[in-house]
Amino acid sequence: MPETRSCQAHALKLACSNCNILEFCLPLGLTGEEVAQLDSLIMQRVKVKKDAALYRACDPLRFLYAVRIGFFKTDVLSLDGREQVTGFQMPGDMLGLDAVNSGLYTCNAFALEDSEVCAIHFDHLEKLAQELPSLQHNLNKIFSREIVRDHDMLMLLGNMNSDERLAAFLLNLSQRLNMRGYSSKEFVLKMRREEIGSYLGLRLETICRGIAHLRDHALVEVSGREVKILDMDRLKHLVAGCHRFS
Amino acid sequence: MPETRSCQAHALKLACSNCNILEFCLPLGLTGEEVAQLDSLIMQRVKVKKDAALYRACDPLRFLYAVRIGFFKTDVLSLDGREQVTGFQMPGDMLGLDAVNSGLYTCNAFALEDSEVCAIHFDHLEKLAQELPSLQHNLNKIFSREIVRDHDMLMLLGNMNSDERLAAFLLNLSQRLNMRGYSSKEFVLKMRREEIGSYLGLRLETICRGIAHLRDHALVEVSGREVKILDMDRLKHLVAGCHRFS
DNA sequence: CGTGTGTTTGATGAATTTCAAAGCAGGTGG
DNA sequence: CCACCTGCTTTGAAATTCATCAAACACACG
Repeated sequence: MPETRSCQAHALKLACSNCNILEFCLPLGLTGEEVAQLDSLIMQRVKVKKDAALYRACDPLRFLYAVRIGFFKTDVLSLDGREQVTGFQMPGDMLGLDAVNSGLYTCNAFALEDSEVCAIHFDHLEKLAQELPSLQHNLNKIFSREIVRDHDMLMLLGNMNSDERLAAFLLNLSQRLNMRGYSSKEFVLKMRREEIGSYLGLRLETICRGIAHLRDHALVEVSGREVKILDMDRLKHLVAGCHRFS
Repeated sequence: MPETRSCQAHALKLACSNCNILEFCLPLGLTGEEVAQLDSLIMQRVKVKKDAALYRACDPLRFLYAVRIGFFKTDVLSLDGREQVTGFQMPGDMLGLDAVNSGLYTCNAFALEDSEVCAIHFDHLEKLAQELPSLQHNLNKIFSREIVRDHDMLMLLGNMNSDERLAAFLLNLSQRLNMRGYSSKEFVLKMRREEIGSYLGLRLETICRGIAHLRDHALVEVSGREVKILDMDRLKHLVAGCHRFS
């Protein structure tokens, strides 16, 4: 049974080799025909240059996007122009889920480095999901995961001090990179301090000071955008509700 | 064409008269047979006493719930016991969407007054949605709307000061009550100051002071939990990025 | 009428923002 | 190849906002 599954997953992987959303959103147990359908759905690759917008708030929804290569941020602007970063997306993450409600994107999505996405025609996706229950179920789960992620952010913004927020942010990046096969201890930040600050509800200066604190306590080594995590356990301990350094 | 639709919607309304999720999540253009299916899906009514939990974090997902009567809050607890209220739900709002990802609820849901919900068996819902494209589409939209709502909260927590947050909170309640046919100018808060504070990332004392500020500027009249909005426009103006009272 | 829960207000202190200035790195043109 | 921008980061000092602590108050309920 597991044999069959992993075999089909493999076929799928080959068929969809231009897209790595596999491990995140693809159902298993499909026929070759179905795989072909799925493949055609996500065939469109799109390159996005650093600092270019993949889409902007109020653009009509046509595609959902799965990041293939690179790094994105999504943000919303308040009426008076203040930016709120709502997320950072790395390979395998989805973009555009917020647009399904109204049919218009509610965020701006920018590439933080030269990137590539799979464009998934949303109408086609819904049609196909109609025929593939497991695809539909996975789509539901992807939506739900996004909600859970946002709840985590509410907790962070509502209850954590600046150092805890920063530690939580670094740990989150670390884990997500790790899941994707990269080092969890050393990585490079693709965003500016100001964007981290916006995401965490803090000013950029506060981010700098937070980094200095973590460094002073030998939890991390940071130079510019290069991060090395020195003491994962104490970092986790800090986030887990301990307001002070241990 | 609109005739047919509204007629069917009406049939649906009758069929599902025990549940008012209609206007929020039901697709139009269904056959009588389909209406019957949908009706059976949401037939289960559940009463929840004030302060009782509808479900708790880590309970396995069996149902989504649509609030029929009453008022709920959802919250998550951090490891060290701090509460973060993630939302307040009134009639027509859905509960439990966060659980679809893992199959376990991630929040606690409490009734803030004697309430009643429609329990929607999630597995059945997915099955039925498989057969009714418009139901599936609506489900997707409901998920997406929740994400948009959360993004609004991120903006609020990340970029607004305490008075702006409070004003935004009151306006949000006002609008949602209005959409449901209640007064947008006068209403009763079902939650304590502490719960408002948790939701807005503030302490309860700060909520009190914020209310005093709004009162001083003749924007609202508040006594206990009774709220009367005196100047909707200036309240909106305050939220729209004007850091100070106008 | 007392008790408990929830609300309000004041005084103080801590955390974060703001303002300011200097440092650093990468890219460009002389 | 160097000097000079420009954008980003870092650090310091002052100002502000919000949290904390404390006490009084209001109201409902037994």
